[in-house]
Amino acid sequence: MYVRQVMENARHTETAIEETLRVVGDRWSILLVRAGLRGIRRFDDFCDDLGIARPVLTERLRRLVKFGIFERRKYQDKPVRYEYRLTEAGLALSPALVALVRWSEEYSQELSSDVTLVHAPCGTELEQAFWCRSCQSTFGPSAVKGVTSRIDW
Amino acid sequence: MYVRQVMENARHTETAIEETLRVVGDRWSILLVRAGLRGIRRFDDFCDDLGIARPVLTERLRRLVKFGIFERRKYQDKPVRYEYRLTEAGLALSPALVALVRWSEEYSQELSSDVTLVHAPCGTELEQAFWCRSCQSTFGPSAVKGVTSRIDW
DNA sequence: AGACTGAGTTCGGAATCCGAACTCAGTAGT
DNA sequence: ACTACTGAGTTCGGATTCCGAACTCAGTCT
Repeated sequence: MYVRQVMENARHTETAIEETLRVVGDRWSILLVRAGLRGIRRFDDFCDDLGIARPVLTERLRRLVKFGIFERRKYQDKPVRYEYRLTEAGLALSPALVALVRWSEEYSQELSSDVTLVHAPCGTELEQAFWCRSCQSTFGPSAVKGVTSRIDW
Repeated sequence: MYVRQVMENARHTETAIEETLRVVGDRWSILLVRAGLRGIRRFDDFCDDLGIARPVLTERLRRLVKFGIFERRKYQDKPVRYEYRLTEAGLALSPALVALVRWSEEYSQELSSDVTLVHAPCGTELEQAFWCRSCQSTFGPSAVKGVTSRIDW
Protein backbone atom coordinates (compact mmCIF):
# COMPACT_ATOMS: atom_id res chain seq x y z
CA MET A 1 0.00 0.00 0.00
CA TYR A 2 0.73 3.65 0.14
CA VAL A 3 2.13 6.64 -1.42
CA ARG A 4 5.61 5.35 -2.17
CA GLN A 5 4.99 5.55 -5.90
CA VAL A 6 3.62 9.04 -5.68
CA MET A 7 6.63 10.46 -4.00
CA GLU A 8 9.24 8.45 -5.77
CA ASN A 9 9.89 10.52 -8.81
CA ALA A 10 8.15 13.60 -7.57
CA ARG A 11 11.29 15.46 -6.63
CA HIS A 12 9.36 18.73 -6.69
CA THR A 13 7.18 17.75 -3.77
CA GLU A 14 10.32 18.09 -1.71
CA THR A 15 10.13 21.80 -1.97
CA ALA A 16 6.46 21.80 -1.11
CA ILE A 17 6.87 19.90 2.12
CA GLU A 18 10.02 21.67 3.04
CA GLU A 19 8.17 24.88 2.55
CA THR A 20 5.35 23.84 4.81
CA LEU A 21 7.75 22.59 7.41
CA ARG A 22 9.75 25.76 7.32
CA VAL A 23 6.58 27.45 8.53
CA VAL A 24 5.09 24.88 10.80
CA GLY A 25 7.74 22.22 11.26
CA ASP A 26 9.09 22.94 14.70
CA ARG A 27 8.16 21.47 18.03
CA TRP A 28 5.50 24.08 18.85
CA SER A 29 3.76 25.49 15.80
CA ILE A 30 1.41 22.63 15.16
CA LEU A 31 0.52 22.55 18.81
CA LEU A 32 -0.26 26.26 18.62
CA VAL A 33 -2.56 25.65 15.69
CA ARG A 34 -4.32 22.91 17.59
CA ALA A 35 -4.71 25.20 20.57
CA GLY A 36 -6.16 27.80 18.21
CA LEU A 37 -8.65 25.24 16.93
CA ARG A 38 -9.67 24.58 20.50
CA GLY A 39 -10.50 28.25 20.86
CA ILE A 40 -7.45 29.53 22.65
CA ARG A 41 -6.54 33.03 21.64
CA ARG A 42 -4.62 34.84 24.31
CA PHE A 43 -0.94 34.91 25.03
CA ASP A 44 -1.10 33.68 28.59
CA ASP A 45 -3.58 30.96 27.69
CA PHE A 46 -1.31 29.57 25.00
CA CYS A 47 1.44 29.71 27.52
CA ASP A 48 -0.45 27.81 30.22
CA ASP A 49 -2.02 25.36 27.84
CA LEU A 50 1.14 24.25 26.11
CA GLY A 51 3.73 24.95 28.77
CA ILE A 52 5.79 26.81 26.20
CA ALA A 53 8.38 29.31 27.39
CA ARG A 54 7.24 32.88 26.95
CA PRO A 55 10.07 34.15 24.77
CA VAL A 56 9.63 31.20 22.47
CA LEU A 57 5.89 31.78 22.30
CA THR A 58 6.47 35.40 21.34
CA GLU A 59 8.78 34.44 18.54
CA ARG A 60 6.60 31.60 17.31
CA LEU A 61 3.42 33.67 17.19
CA ARG A 62 5.20 36.45 15.35
CA ARG A 63 6.39 34.02 12.74
CA LEU A 64 3.00 32.38 12.35
CA VAL A 65 1.44 35.79 11.89
CA LYS A 66 4.04 36.61 9.30
CA PHE A 67 3.16 33.45 7.39
CA GLY A 68 -0.54 34.19 7.59
CA ILE A 69 -1.57 31.39 9.89
CA PHE A 70 -2.58 33.52 12.82
CA GLU A 71 -3.91 37.03 12.85
CA ARG A 72 -3.01 39.41 15.65
CA ARG A 73 -6.02 41.49 16.46
CA LYS A 74 -6.81 44.10 19.04
CA TYR A 75 -9.73 43.07 21.19
CA GLN A 76 -9.64 45.88 23.73
CA ASP A 77 -8.58 49.53 23.78
CA LYS A 78 -8.54 50.75 27.34
CA PRO A 79 -5.41 48.85 28.05
CA VAL A 80 -4.49 47.81 24.56
CA ARG A 81 -4.66 44.07 24.30
CA TYR A 82 -4.16 41.72 21.41
CA GLU A 83 -5.22 38.18 20.73
CA TYR A 84 -4.31 35.65 18.10
CA ARG A 85 -6.87 34.04 15.85
CA LEU A 86 -6.42 31.43 13.20
CA THR A 87 -6.84 32.65 9.66
CA GLU A 88 -8.37 30.61 6.89
CA ALA A 89 -4.91 29.33 6.04
CA GLY A 90 -4.47 28.29 9.63
CA LEU A 91 -7.78 26.46 9.72
CA ALA A 92 -6.78 24.73 6.52
CA LEU A 93 -4.10 22.86 8.43
CA SER A 94 -6.74 20.77 10.16
CA PRO A 95 -6.59 17.89 7.67
CA ALA A 96 -2.93 17.50 8.56
CA LEU A 97 -3.75 17.56 12.26
CA VAL A 98 -6.43 14.97 11.79
CA ALA A 99 -4.00 12.80 9.87
CA LEU A 100 -1.58 12.99 12.78
CA VAL A 101 -4.26 12.10 15.30
CA ARG A 102 -5.34 9.19 13.19
CA TRP A 103 -1.81 7.94 12.93
CA SER A 104 -1.40 7.84 16.68
CA GLU A 105 -4.72 6.05 16.98
CA GLU A 106 -3.42 3.19 14.92
CA TYR A 107 0.29 3.04 15.27
CA SER A 108 1.41 4.65 18.44
CA GLN A 109 2.41 2.05 20.98
CA GLU A 110 2.59 3.53 24.46
CA LEU A 111 -0.70 5.15 23.76
CA SER A 112 -1.89 6.85 26.87
CA SER A 113 -5.15 8.13 25.48
CA ASP A 114 -7.41 6.09 23.29
CA VAL A 115 -9.36 8.50 21.22
CA THR A 116 -11.00 7.46 18.03
CA LEU A 117 -12.17 9.91 15.45
CA VAL A 118 -15.58 9.07 14.07
CA HIS A 119 -18.20 10.31 11.66
CA ALA A 120 -20.45 12.24 14.03
CA PRO A 121 -23.85 11.36 12.53
CA CYS A 122 -23.35 7.61 12.63
CA GLY A 123 -20.41 6.97 14.92
CA THR A 124 -18.42 4.93 12.44
CA GLU A 125 -14.70 5.30 12.56
CA LEU A 126 -13.56 7.65 9.86
CA GLU A 127 -11.12 6.95 7.10
CA GLN A 128 -9.16 9.49 5.23
CA ALA A 129 -9.22 9.36 1.47
CA PHE A 130 -8.60 11.42 -1.61
CA TRP A 131 -11.62 12.76 -3.35
CA CYS A 132 -12.07 13.64 -6.99
CA ARG A 133 -14.69 16.29 -7.48
CA SER A 134 -15.27 15.61 -11.11
CA CYS A 135 -15.41 11.82 -10.85
CA GLN A 136 -17.32 12.08 -7.59
CA SER A 137 -15.30 9.29 -6.14
CA THR A 138 -12.68 8.54 -3.57
CA PHE A 139 -9.42 6.93 -4.43
CA GLY A 140 -6.12 5.95 -2.88
CA PRO A 141 -2.55 7.14 -3.24
CA SER A 142 -1.90 4.88 -6.20
CA ALA A 143 -4.24 6.94 -8.34
CA VAL A 144 -2.38 10.14 -7.73
CA LYS A 145 -0.65 11.61 -10.73
CA GLY A 146 2.79 10.33 -11.59
CA VAL A 147 2.01 6.89 -10.38
CA THR A 148 2.73 3.94 -12.54
CA SER A 149 3.01 0.21 -12.12
CA ARG A 150 2.54 -2.20 -9.33
CA ILE A 151 0.36 -1.36 -6.44
CA ASP A 152 -0.48 -3.85 -3.79
CA TRP A 153 -3.21 -2.79 -1.54
CA MET B 1 -16.34 24.51 7.79
CA TYR B 2 -13.66 23.08 9.93
CA VAL B 3 -12.67 21.13 12.83
CA ARG B 4 -13.04 23.77 15.49
CA GLN B 5 -15.97 21.98 17.06
CA VAL B 6 -14.13 18.71 17.11
CA MET B 7 -11.16 19.94 18.95
CA GLU B 8 -12.81 22.41 21.20
CA ASN B 9 -13.59 20.34 24.21
CA ALA B 10 -11.68 17.31 23.13
CA ARG B 11 -8.93 17.75 25.63
CA HIS B 12 -7.91 14.14 25.18
CA THR B 13 -6.94 14.55 21.53
CA GLU B 14 -4.18 16.71 22.91
CA THR B 15 -2.42 13.66 24.05
CA ALA B 16 -2.87 11.99 20.69
CA ILE B 17 -1.24 14.76 18.71
CA GLU B 18 1.36 15.41 21.32
CA GLU B 19 2.18 11.76 21.19
CA THR B 20 2.62 11.80 17.44
CA LEU B 21 4.67 14.94 17.61
CA ARG B 22 6.87 13.54 20.31
CA VAL B 23 7.86 10.92 17.75
CA VAL B 24 7.84 12.87 14.55
CA GLY B 25 7.49 16.49 15.54
CA ASP B 26 10.98 17.83 15.10
CA ARG B 27 12.56 19.59 12.18
CA TRP B 28 13.91 16.42 10.54
CA SER B 29 11.76 13.36 11.18
CA ILE B 30 9.05 14.06 8.65
CA LEU B 31 11.67 14.87 6.08
CA LEU B 32 13.29 11.53 6.82
CA VAL B 33 10.01 9.77 6.27
CA ARG B 34 9.55 11.55 2.99
CA ALA B 35 13.05 10.58 1.93
CA GLY B 36 12.18 7.00 2.87
CA LEU B 37 9.10 7.18 0.69
CA ARG B 38 11.29 8.33 -2.17
CA GLY B 39 13.33 5.18 -1.77
CA ILE B 40 16.29 6.47 0.18
CA ARG B 41 17.64 3.92 2.60
CA ARG B 42 21.26 4.46 3.39
CA PHE B 43 22.89 6.65 5.95
CA ASP B 44 25.01 8.72 3.61
CA ASP B 45 22.14 9.17 1.20
CA PHE B 46 19.87 10.56 3.88
CA CYS B 47 22.71 12.79 4.83
CA ASP B 48 23.32 14.12 1.34
CA ASP B 49 19.67 14.37 0.45
CA LEU B 50 18.58 16.37 3.46
CA GLY B 51 21.78 18.10 4.42
CA ILE B 52 21.29 16.94 7.98
CA ALA B 53 24.29 16.82 10.29
CA ARG B 54 25.56 13.30 10.82
CA PRO B 55 25.31 13.14 14.58
CA VAL B 56 21.76 14.38 14.40
CA LEU B 57 20.92 11.85 11.73
CA THR B 58 22.28 9.07 13.89
CA GLU B 59 20.16 10.11 16.81
CA ARG B 60 17.05 10.69 14.75
CA LEU B 61 17.21 7.33 12.98
CA ARG B 62 17.72 5.55 16.27
CA ARG B 63 14.68 7.18 17.71
CA LEU B 64 12.55 6.48 14.66
CA VAL B 65 13.60 2.86 14.81
CA LYS B 66 12.71 2.77 18.47
CA PHE B 67 9.26 4.08 17.66
CA GLY B 68 8.76 1.57 14.89
CA ILE B 69 8.79 3.95 11.94
CA PHE B 70 12.00 2.74 10.40
CA GLU B 71 13.54 -0.67 10.52
CA ARG B 72 17.30 -1.09 10.62
CA ARG B 73 18.24 -4.04 8.53
CA LYS B 74 21.50 -5.60 7.50
CA TYR B 75 21.86 -5.68 3.75
CA GLN B 76 25.42 -6.95 3.52
CA ASP B 77 27.71 -9.14 5.58
CA LYS B 78 31.22 -8.88 4.27
CA PRO B 79 31.60 -5.48 5.71
CA VAL B 80 28.50 -5.33 7.83
CA ARG B 81 26.25 -2.63 6.54
CA TYR B 82 22.80 -1.52 7.58
CA GLU B 83 20.07 0.38 5.88
CA TYR B 84 16.85 1.94 7.06
CA ARG B 85 13.51 1.00 5.64
CA LEU B 86 10.11 2.38 6.45
CA THR B 87 7.84 0.03 8.31
CA GLU B 88 4.11 -0.17 7.82
CA ALA B 89 3.70 2.42 10.57
CA GLY B 90 6.12 4.68 8.74
CA LEU B 91 4.28 4.32 5.45
CA ALA B 92 1.08 5.12 7.28
CA LEU B 93 2.32 8.64 7.80
CA SER B 94 1.82 9.41 4.12
CA PRO B 95 -1.67 10.87 4.51
CA ALA B 96 -0.16 13.44 6.83
CA LEU B 97 2.57 14.20 4.33
CA VAL B 98 0.04 14.59 1.56
CA ALA B 99 -1.96 16.94 3.73
CA LEU B 100 1.12 19.08 4.25
CA VAL B 101 1.89 19.16 0.54
CA ARG B 102 -1.65 20.14 -0.23
CA TRP B 103 -1.55 22.92 2.30
CA SER B 104 1.48 24.47 0.68
CA GLU B 105 -0.18 24.17 -2.71
CA GLU B 106 -3.00 26.36 -1.58
CA TYR B 107 -1.77 28.61 1.13
CA SER B 108 1.94 29.03 0.97
CA GLN B 109 2.83 32.43 -0.42
CA GLU B 110 6.45 32.48 -1.59
CA LEU B 111 5.83 29.18 -3.27
CA SER B 112 8.86 28.30 -5.28
CA SER B 113 7.48 25.14 -6.79
CA ASP B 114 3.94 24.79 -7.96
CA VAL B 115 3.15 21.14 -7.75
CA THR B 116 -0.41 20.06 -7.88
CA LEU B 117 -1.51 16.64 -6.89
CA VAL B 118 -4.21 15.33 -9.18
CA HIS B 119 -6.40 12.32 -9.71
CA ALA B 120 -4.45 10.44 -12.38
CA PRO B 121 -7.36 9.08 -14.46
CA CYS B 122 -8.97 12.44 -15.05
CA GLY B 123 -6.39 15.05 -14.13
CA THR B 124 -8.64 16.84 -11.67
CA GLU B 125 -6.96 18.33 -8.64
CA LEU B 126 -7.44 16.05 -5.71
CA GLU B 127 -9.08 16.94 -2.46
CA GLN B 128 -8.62 15.21 0.78
CA ALA B 129 -11.75 14.13 2.55
CA PHE B 130 -12.99 11.88 5.28
CA TRP B 131 -14.80 8.81 4.29
CA CYS B 132 -17.45 6.91 6.20
CA ARG B 133 -17.51 3.29 5.28
CA SER B 134 -20.98 2.63 6.59
CA CYS B 135 -22.64 5.73 5.14
CA GLN B 136 -20.62 5.38 1.95
CA SER B 137 -20.07 9.10 1.85
CA THR B 138 -17.42 11.72 2.26
CA PHE B 139 -17.66 14.50 4.76
CA GLY B 140 -15.69 17.44 6.05
CA PRO B 141 -13.98 18.21 9.34
CA SER B 142 -17.09 19.66 10.94
CA ALA B 143 -18.67 16.22 11.03
CA VAL B 144 -15.77 14.68 12.87
CA LYS B 145 -15.90 13.98 16.52
CA GLY B 146 -13.73 12.15 18.95
CA VAL B 147 -14.74 9.36 21.26
CA THR B 148 -12.91 7.54 23.96
CA SER B 149 -13.59 4.21 25.49
CA ARG B 150 -13.59 5.70 28.95
CA ILE B 151 -15.63 8.80 28.53
CA ASP B 152 -18.81 9.06 26.54
CA TRP B 153 -20.25 12.20 25.24
C1' DA C 1 50.55 -0.93 0.26
C1' DG C 2 47.41 2.86 -0.40
C1' DA C 3 42.98 4.67 -1.52
C1' DC C 4 38.21 4.07 -0.96
C1' DT C 5 33.51 2.88 1.15
C1' DG C 6 29.81 3.29 4.39
C1' DA C 7 28.18 3.82 8.96
C1' DG C 8 28.87 5.86 12.25
C1' DT C 9 31.70 9.07 16.66
C1' DT C 10 34.06 12.90 18.64
C1' DC C 11 34.86 17.38 18.95
C1' DG C 12 34.21 22.79 19.90
C1' DG C 13 31.49 26.52 18.74
C1' DA C 14 26.89 28.52 17.46
C1' DA C 15 22.04 28.70 17.73
C1' DT C 16 17.77 27.54 20.59
C1' DC C 17 15.46 26.61 24.46
C1' DC C 18 14.25 26.99 29.11
C1' DG C 19 12.25 29.15 33.71
C1' DA C 20 12.17 32.98 36.51
C1' DA C 21 12.01 37.58 37.17
C1' DC C 22 11.07 42.05 35.24
C1' DT C 23 8.47 45.90 32.48
C1' DC C 24 4.70 48.68 31.27
C1' DA C 25 -0.07 50.54 30.81
C1' DG C 26 -4.11 50.45 32.70
C1' DT C 27 -7.87 48.79 36.11
C1' DA C 28 -10.00 47.53 40.65
C1' DG C 29 -10.29 47.63 45.55
C1' DT C 30 -9.77 50.03 50.02
C1' DA D 1 -3.79 57.69 46.44
C1' DC D 2 -1.75 53.37 47.54
C1' DT D 3 -1.58 48.89 46.67
C1' DA D 4 -2.60 44.78 44.10
C1' DC D 5 -3.62 42.75 39.87
C1' DT D 6 -3.95 41.88 34.70
C1' DG D 7 -2.14 40.70 30.21
C1' DA D 8 1.30 40.96 26.77
C1' DG D 9 5.21 40.87 26.33
C1' DT D 10 11.26 41.46 27.49
C1' DT D 11 15.52 40.44 29.64
C1' DC D 12 18.49 37.47 31.70
C1' DG D 13 21.86 33.36 32.60
C1' DG D 14 22.17 28.66 32.20
C1' DA D 15 21.08 24.19 29.90
C1' DT D 16 20.13 21.74 25.70
C1' DT D 17 20.49 20.93 20.91
C1' DC D 18 22.46 21.82 16.58
C1' DC D 19 25.96 22.33 13.37
C1' DG D 20 30.24 21.22 10.21
C1' DA D 21 34.53 19.18 10.01
C1' DA D 22 37.51 15.79 11.09
C1' DC D 23 38.15 11.19 12.81
C1' DT D 24 37.36 5.90 13.41
C1' DC D 25 36.88 1.29 12.02
C1' DA D 26 36.17 -2.91 9.20
C1' DG D 27 36.56 -4.47 5.01
C1' DT D 28 37.40 -4.08 -0.20
C1' DC D 29 39.53 -2.70 -4.60
C1' DT D 30 43.68 -1.88 -7.63
